[in-house]
Amino acid sequence: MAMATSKDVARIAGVSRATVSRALSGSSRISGATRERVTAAAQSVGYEPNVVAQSLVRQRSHTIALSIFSDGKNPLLLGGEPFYFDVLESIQHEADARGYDLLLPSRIYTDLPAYVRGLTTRHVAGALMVALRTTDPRIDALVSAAIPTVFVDVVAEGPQATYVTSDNIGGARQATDHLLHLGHRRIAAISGYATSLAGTERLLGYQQALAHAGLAVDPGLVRPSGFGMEDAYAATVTLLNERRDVTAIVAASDLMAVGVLRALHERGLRVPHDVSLVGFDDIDLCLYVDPPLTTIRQDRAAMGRGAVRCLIDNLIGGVHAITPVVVPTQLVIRGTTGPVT
Amino acid sequence: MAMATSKDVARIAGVSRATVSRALSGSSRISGATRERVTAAAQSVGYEPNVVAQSLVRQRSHTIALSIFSDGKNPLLLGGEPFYFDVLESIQHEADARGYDLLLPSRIYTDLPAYVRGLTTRHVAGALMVALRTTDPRIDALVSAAIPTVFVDVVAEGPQATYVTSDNIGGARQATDHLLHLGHRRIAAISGYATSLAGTERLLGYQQALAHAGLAVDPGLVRPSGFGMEDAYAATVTLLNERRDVTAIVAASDLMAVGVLRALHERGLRVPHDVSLVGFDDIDLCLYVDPPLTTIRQDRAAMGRGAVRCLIDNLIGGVHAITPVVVPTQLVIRGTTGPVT
DNA sequence: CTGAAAGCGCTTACAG
DNA sequence: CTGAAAGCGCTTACAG
Repeated sequence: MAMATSKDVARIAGVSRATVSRALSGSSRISGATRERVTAAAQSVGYEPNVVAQSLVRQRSHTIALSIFSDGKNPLLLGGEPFYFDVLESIQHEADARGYDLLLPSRIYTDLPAYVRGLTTRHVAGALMVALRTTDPRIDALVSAAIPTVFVDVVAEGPQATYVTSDNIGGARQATDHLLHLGHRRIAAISGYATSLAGTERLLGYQQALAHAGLAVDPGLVRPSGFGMEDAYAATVTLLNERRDVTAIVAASDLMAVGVLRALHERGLRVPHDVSLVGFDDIDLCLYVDPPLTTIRQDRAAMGRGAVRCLIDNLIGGVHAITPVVVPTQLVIRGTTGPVT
Repeated sequence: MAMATSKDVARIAGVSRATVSRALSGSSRISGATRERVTAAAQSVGYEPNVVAQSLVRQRSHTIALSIFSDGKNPLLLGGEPFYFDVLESIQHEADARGYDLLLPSRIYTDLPAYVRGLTTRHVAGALMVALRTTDPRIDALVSAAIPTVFVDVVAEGPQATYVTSDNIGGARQATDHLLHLGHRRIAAISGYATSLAGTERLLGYQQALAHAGLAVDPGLVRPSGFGMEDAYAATVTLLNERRDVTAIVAASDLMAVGVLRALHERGLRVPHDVSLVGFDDIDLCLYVDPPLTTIRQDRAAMGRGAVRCLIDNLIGGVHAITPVVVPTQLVIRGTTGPVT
């Protein structure tokens, strides 16, 4: 009943344990006949190398630590939507396909040295970090530690660390270009705060698109706001009080777009007839508002997949010149955008 | 830079490695002075026992394998709601608090013997299994394997295996009792199919409540249906065509209740004035329908917590007479129930 | 191509 | 209470 060990296999195949190891790990030079004999013996007793022992002797495992940093309840939902959950699912799927276990280490929320030691002592091959907060002491700890790390949606780089993110700039440009093509010229931006990466980058994309179209940015049309639905609602109310000439709005997120939509409706403005609107993220909620929201889709599956591949192939694989993974976005045209009238 | 080992600590403290191990693991009898000396030495070099080595020698780790079985995309959402995600979050939180790592093993979706061997070779202390399907060969494999296992929402028991589930019967009884107290007598049940545990148990609770109130179950008021929104919609349409005397309906899930609600609205029936309605689960959607849905709340956090505690304290802890964990439900009264008129 | 030996870092009977 | 020794199951230079 006890698990078969390499000793058992060696005995059956009539070879040494060293040979068993070589035959099964594949690489080393070994005679075809011996390999077959060992393989058959292994199969006959259902032998599978002890992962823990391998880990100890190799000083490294086929395990990736997954850390999720955030406060608040249900940190992985973005505006009530399981946004990061999709990313995680993709991470799990890709790790599985590559033969890597995923480890959610416990007791890592104490002191920093212990955090890093905890990862080291577990012999993880690398770490994946999904952080909803952009500042966390563990981010720096991980960057300076000699552990291959990929951050998701956190801009952090080091000799063994890089990150994956959506192409926020390109996405915002797609949104703005779409409106420009529809003939809009006075396009307002309900932008996130400049302190967040997404906020900054998306505003930048908006500005770039206008500049590329030969338009100056009208400061009165740029409205920073929090990322909440209510924040965007309030910002839109103010905007509409001050400016009646707006024909289109880009919001920094779908959730914010829902707030914008409500402000427009309350004002009696029809969407998209009077005002066009574009969101960002493509969360499920887009389908449930009326009209369904035109938005910029973040490819969550590609983010998760990209994070794992970058970690395994580049960082763990020892590739030089590691660059961040920037995942392209996609314009999804639904009901909130139309030609200027 | 290399991690300090017990050898380093032993040298600094002037003792043997055996003593270091004893001093740090706490339990063994050791002199206070030695313990202090060892602790200080350990602290000075930032020593932390190598988890992998411990795992190898103890033939067991502080790790719980977490398996999630399902097909379909986003298996952990229940009707578009991150139902199981909440459960997982609670599992993670509790495991962390207890000092257990969580492991999502890779390559476990192949053959059964390899699946079990994979867990054994990783020296996991136990396994937690969230299965959205009630039949899966791995369920049986895990039950018969000598690995402590707790299933979530799957009724499976063995010498080292048990499960956690909501009190479906009690919950359905709460729902029905609530309507009875409001004076309803002709209460219909849009029940899930009898092939699912939730469907069966919830129907049973409904029947028990009626029986307890001295009422016979009217077969014409019991409508089995699929668990989808559309299924429940269709079943309700049929029900209303055949029976005009219904004053209240219990649905086997919130998602189904939304379908019921639509059928009622289309029929021109006002809720709760003409017909009262109770759901089951308490997913977020309850708040977004009009009127907000009265329902039976499943305590997702308690389910996750209960699963981890049962696994660690009972199964791993070697307690005899393991019993399933049945988590109480709670009636949440919102806008869809009122007195019979 | 193959084996004997050492070692990964720890714990645990066994003596004392 | 403490240490020397053996061993968890594997891999990997080192010889041959």
